[in-house]
Amino acid sequence: MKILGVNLKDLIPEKAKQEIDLKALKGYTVALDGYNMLYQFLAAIRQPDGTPLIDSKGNITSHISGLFYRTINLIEEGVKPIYVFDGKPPEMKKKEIEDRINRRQQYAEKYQKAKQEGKIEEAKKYAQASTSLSNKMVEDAKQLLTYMGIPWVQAPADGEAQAAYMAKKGDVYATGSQDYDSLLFGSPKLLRNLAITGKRKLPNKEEYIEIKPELINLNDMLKALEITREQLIVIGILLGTDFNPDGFKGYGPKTALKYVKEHRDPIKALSSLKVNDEDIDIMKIYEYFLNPPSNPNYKIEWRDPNEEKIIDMLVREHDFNDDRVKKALERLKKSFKESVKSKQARLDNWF
DNA sequence: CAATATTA
DNA sequence: TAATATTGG
Repeated sequence: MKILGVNLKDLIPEKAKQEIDLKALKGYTVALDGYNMLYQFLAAIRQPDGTPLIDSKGNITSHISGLFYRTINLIEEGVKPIYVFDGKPPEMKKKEIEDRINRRQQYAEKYQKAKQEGKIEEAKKYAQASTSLSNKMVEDAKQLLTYMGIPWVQAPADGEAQAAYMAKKGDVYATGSQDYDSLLFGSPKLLRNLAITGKRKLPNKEEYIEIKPELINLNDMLKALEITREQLIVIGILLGTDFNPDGFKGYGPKTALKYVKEHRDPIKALSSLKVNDEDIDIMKIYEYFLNPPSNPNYKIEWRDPNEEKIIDMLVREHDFNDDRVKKALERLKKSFKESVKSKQARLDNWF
């Protein structure tokens, strides 16, 4: 799965991350990046040749299937998910969004070609790379979550920024996404690998590795690297963000870290950089990560699942199997009572 | 990805 | 019963 935001992967010190069991999150509330989760479902839930799940009317349903079953499994493990959805992207993201659409279009063409030629594995690879979420799909997800009684929050802009805000405030234990942006936004804890579980095939090998949830602690990270969050944002800008996708030539994790340490003051570090593209304002990007738009007036409310509506949507509208859905609903109701609704749910504690 | 069916 | 393959929509 390609990382779309800032790629901090090689910068995270071993000390700041740990593999955890889903069970370790029992009782905790997490703010999940809705767009990121849906994207992963849509990319992953496909037939060997790349065809997604489709209902009799031709609507893609992979995202709904993934969201439905994965959310129930999380709740069954005692995790309390809240989904956060992106709002309007900032103007400076425009170029990256356009580029993404173009890239996906190219992959979509390659997908069709490979499929026609009967190259199954290649077709799937391109199908996944061409994955794009429509507004309709996001609306589907919001509707299903509402019926399921799972809270979701509309972010004014970046969903990861909103999730980070909620985590900083202490309303949620951690943010959940495959991307690292929420760390720049100041989320104290980031959970990765929450949408994907179990075994994953190693590229080009017939080997499978176990994917486990990964918890990254921002404070531990900053401490180990001996930098501040402000300096981390500068590193992000050097490596490349959604607002300056190419980053700065010659800067990888090592040199970027060295650079911010040498300059100490993040503002001075930024102003010493020469930007070739006049459309890119790195000081504005810095400000955006440091203080992004977020909505303080959200409410987190769990409701009893509306079985009728769920069956209506999944079975009648989208041809899901009646027995399967009902069986999953039973699990949802049962675990709802056990964890989500229990009054004495453990207090989220952090240190 | 997750649920179910098939097999060893 | 547990590991592996297939289907789901």
